[in-house]
Formats: sequence, C-alpha cells, structure tokens
Amino acid sequence: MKKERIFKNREALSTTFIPSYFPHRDNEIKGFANILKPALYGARPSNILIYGQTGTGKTAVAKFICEQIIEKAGNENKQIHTAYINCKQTNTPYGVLTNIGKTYSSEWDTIVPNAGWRIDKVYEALKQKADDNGGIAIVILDEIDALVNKKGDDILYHLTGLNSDLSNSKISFIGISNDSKFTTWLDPRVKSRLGEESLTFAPYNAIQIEEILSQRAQIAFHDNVVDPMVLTYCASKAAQQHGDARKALDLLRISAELAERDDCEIVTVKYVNKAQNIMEIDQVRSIVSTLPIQYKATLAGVVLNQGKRKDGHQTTGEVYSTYMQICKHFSLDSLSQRRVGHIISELDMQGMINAKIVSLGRQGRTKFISMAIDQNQIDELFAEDAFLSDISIELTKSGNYISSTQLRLI
DNA sequence: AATCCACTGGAAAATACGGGCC
DNA sequence: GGCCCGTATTTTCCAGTGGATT
Repeated sequence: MKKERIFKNREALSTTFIPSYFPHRDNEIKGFANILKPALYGARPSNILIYGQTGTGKTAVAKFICEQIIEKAGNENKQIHTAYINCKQTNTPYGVLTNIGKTYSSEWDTIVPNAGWRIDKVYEALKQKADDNGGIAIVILDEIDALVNKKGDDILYHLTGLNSDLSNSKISFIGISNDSKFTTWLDPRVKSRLGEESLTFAPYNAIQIEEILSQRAQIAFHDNVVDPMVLTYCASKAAQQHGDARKALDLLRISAELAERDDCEIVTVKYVNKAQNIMEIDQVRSIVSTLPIQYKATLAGVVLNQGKRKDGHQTTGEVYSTYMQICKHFSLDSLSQRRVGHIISELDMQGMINAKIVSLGRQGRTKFISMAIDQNQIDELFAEDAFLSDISIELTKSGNYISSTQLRLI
C-alpha cells in the first residue's frame, strides 16, 4: 500500500459525517437546543418539525444535537435515549416501533420477533420497556413524509399519543421533511401534536457552501493538495442545484479520488469536471443494477422499441407487447398491463425514461415513452448486466424483431 | 355536440411470505 | 397443523378522460 498522499481522512467528506461545527447554522442549532433543553431538567421537550431541502444539513444537525445532549445528560446523570429512524427505509408501523424499542433495550431483539406479533402487542412492549427504563427519549423521524399518505399513517397518531400512555418516562419526536406541505395530508390531531415547534433550514448559497467545503477539506486532505479554485468551483456547481451541500461534498470527494487514481499530486478543476460526468453516469448505473428483473424487462422493452416509430414515441401498449415477447422468450412470468404501466411510471420518476400522457383522440389516451439516456450509455449499461445483455444477444441471434437499433446493442 | 378509443390511475382483493399462537 | 398478523407485490375491476373523428 502506498501512503495516502491526498486524503488525510476520507470520512470527513462522506454524507454521514457529522462535523463538530456547522457553519451558517448557528441560529438553527441555538433554536434547536433551546427546544430540547428541558430534557436536561427531566421535562419533555416539545415535538419538532424540521423543514428544508436536501443537503441543507437537517439530518446532520439533528444527529449532532442528539449527541451533544446525550453527552450533557451523561455528565449530569440524566437518562436520555435517542433513536434515529429513516422512514424511507423503515416505513412500516412494525419497523418503526421495533427501531425505537431497540434503542431502549439491547434485548429487544430477543423478546420481540421482527414479524408475527400483532401491532398492539409490539406497542405494549415498547411502552413497557420505556417505563422500565424511565428517562426521556428523543426520536428522530427522518424523511417523515414517507409515513403519511400511506395506509398505515395512523402510526404517527399512535406514536404521538404514546406520551399519554407512559407513566414513568417521556418521549418526544423530531420529524424531518423536505416537503413543507406534507402536514396538509396529516390528521389534524397528529398535526398539532407533532408540530409543537418547527424549524426551517434555508438552502446555502455558493459562498456558504464554499466555507463548508473548506472546513471539511481541512479535515479530509493533507495540506496544499487541493487547488483553492476547486472548492469555489464545486460550491458554485452545487449552489446552482438549490444549495445542496451534499452534492458539493460528493463532487469534491470524487474529484479527489480521481486525482488520486491518476497518481496526481494535486486536485485541480479539471478533475471536478470529470467527476461531474462520472457522477451522472454512476447514478444511472446504480439505478439499473439494482432494478428488479421485471423492471429490467420493461426497460428492455422500451429500448427495443426505440426507433420503431420515427418520432421515437412509443405507447404503453407497444411497450407492453414487446415486454410480453421478452417474457415469453426468457420464460419470465409476465405481469399485467396495469402493473407494467405502473412500472413505466416509476422508471419515469427515476429518470430512466420519459413518459408523457397524451391524448390521441380516437386513438385513445396513453403515454408517449422514450429513453431518457443516450444510446451509447444504454449499450454500455446493458452489456454490464447479465440479464439485459442476454436480451440483446438472444434477440439478435433468434432473428426476431431485429432492427438497426437492436443491432447496435451488441 | 356526441362518440369513442386506449389507456390512466384509484381501490379493493388476491397471493405470498415470515412468523407467532394454540 | 390450522389460523392469525403485518407487510409486500400483483391482479382484478372499473370509473374516468382529452381530444380527434364523426
């Protein structure tokens, strides 16, 4: 192993890193701390809702505050627990309750199975654990929007009502959302209980992002390995994207990694441009590689249909029939058109394809569908994937539905 | 103005699966 | 073994719908 010439501490640029100081978040932190302060005197802090776009530091600040408060509580011998739950990942009532329970007690896993119990029993167990433990719990519900609007959105109702059921302990919630309108979908009772206090994180501007970058760069890099222009450049790129500091950090990290791979002494602006390209491609690559097989088949259907119509506008029906042929050919269980229509919409949302609803009069109402990424990239990505490369090879061999577009696939 | 296509997209119901309870 | 829960994924059913055509 060669000695690290560029990086001193990679971690400092990762999105999960929590710095000890947050530039331009003094007011937010102060406000936050004031709301949570009662916890140190044994009182229940108000529930808080935090709004702000991605990359404005909501999650990091919330985690930071929790660490601080635990430390403080430790000094003063107060019982405070904190839990962090990402509701995008755990978006079921069962999962949320289980995650909170785990922070109370390490034996939770051995007592409560991760499936099988009826939900009110889990709820009872959690109450029990909480009261046994005593103290105050602060639960962070990140991306809380994922919990509402679904069938099980009464989970928030139960959670926020938890306090009145507890005798020996208290619990308060910090909800984090990037959609400031999400409370409109909320049950009014939950709305008032959850939003006792609220904070909004404004997006950073270019100058602020640059300061953040330089703070992190000092931790992450050795001295004089980064061209100062690089930070300015990364910051301005990210500021264009509604002040997303996370984007800026990613850009900086990848630029540095590229420079490192090139065995270059110093990170220059050249690498930032490279990094930007790579990030775009990598994003698509990671989406494609994690796509379930039915989604891949649908995507392949769209690709094979490209060029069938001169304007490149396929309809749902056309995609579905190609999809069916693919399924038959590879003895893959086929899904209903309703389902495939839904998959098309999802691929659209992920940015893999473009789908626009149009009305063709007597020809009915459907979607115009086309690929959102260019042919070269498609070829590359298909070749990397076992299933998708099979499709391009097999179909060419069999001589069925071959067009110039498909020939280009191999 | 009426018709009517080819879907869209919401909602309910079916199916499957992990796991407890008796 | 039979039945129940919670969760996830699909299927079934069906009431719309925008606008070219009649």
